Amino acid sequence: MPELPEVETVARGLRAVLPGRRILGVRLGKTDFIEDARAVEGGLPGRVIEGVERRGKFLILWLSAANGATPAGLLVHLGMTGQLLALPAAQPAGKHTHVVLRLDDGRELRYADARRFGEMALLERQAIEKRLAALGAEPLELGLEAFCARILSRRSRIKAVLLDQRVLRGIGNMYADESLWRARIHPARPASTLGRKELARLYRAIRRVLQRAIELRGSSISDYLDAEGRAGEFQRLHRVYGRGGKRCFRCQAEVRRMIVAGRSSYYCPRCQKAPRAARRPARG
DNA sequence: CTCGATCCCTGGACGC
DNA sequence: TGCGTCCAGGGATCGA
Repeated sequence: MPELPEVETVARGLRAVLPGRRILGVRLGKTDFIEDARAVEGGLPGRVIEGVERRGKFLILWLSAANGATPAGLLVHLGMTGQLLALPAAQPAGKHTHVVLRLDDGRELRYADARRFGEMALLERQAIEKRLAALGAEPLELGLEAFCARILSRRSRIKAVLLDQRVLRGIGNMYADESLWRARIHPARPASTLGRKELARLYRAIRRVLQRAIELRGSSISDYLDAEGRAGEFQRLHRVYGRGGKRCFRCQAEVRRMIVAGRSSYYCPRCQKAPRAARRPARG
């Protein structure tokens, strides 16, 4: 699933080829994930892509003014199975390709998304800023002090806090579990009960996990591919995510799964001690 | 504020 | 081999 490292990898790949390219034409397939498909279809041709930005799990293609229109951005969220590919037009498009932007260098920018949980919208700059205003801090641009303050200000469970894009932007289910395992913190721990040492461990774990995942170009489980259609490699370094019933890499205990914040959460019951309320009541 | 439930959607896993 | 069922999850939304 595309989370911060995957979206960052896509952004870097797009940044290598898109800036300066003019959009010549638009072809649309299914459009139920596009906010205003007519605006995308009519508003993109003639525009020049000036830059590619990532904010949390969102991608923004910044576009020049065109046809008397104001500068704008194409806001894209990959959802769970979205792919944004910049490939030679001659290369066959994959299944579920729903948006194709024909570019002036013989490439096409293609959006494919099997489940169509993604989003796309062509918006003016101000509208994009407004749309993204509620997003929290970039995890890799945040100092330890600010991180602690943000986490401690929440009363929900730490896993829910990590998934909350208003607190930190870009962390999803995979990297939340991986970070918590590395920090040896149970996903159901109330965030406000975390001690100084635990917060510091979590801060470092998140940074390490995200940075290493970016280096390995993301985790390719599910449909994730980068902008050139290549898989990532970080899934090889996953320590708990998706490993229910297998042995903990640190202590050999059996990795468990529980639902926290409505999401599957994998953790080691020995390394990541449960808070009182989440423990099974003692017998007798 | 925070929770859980529900919905969107399709492919893959699994049971028979 | 095929069919039905369940599950995966990011985010919006709604009611408690």
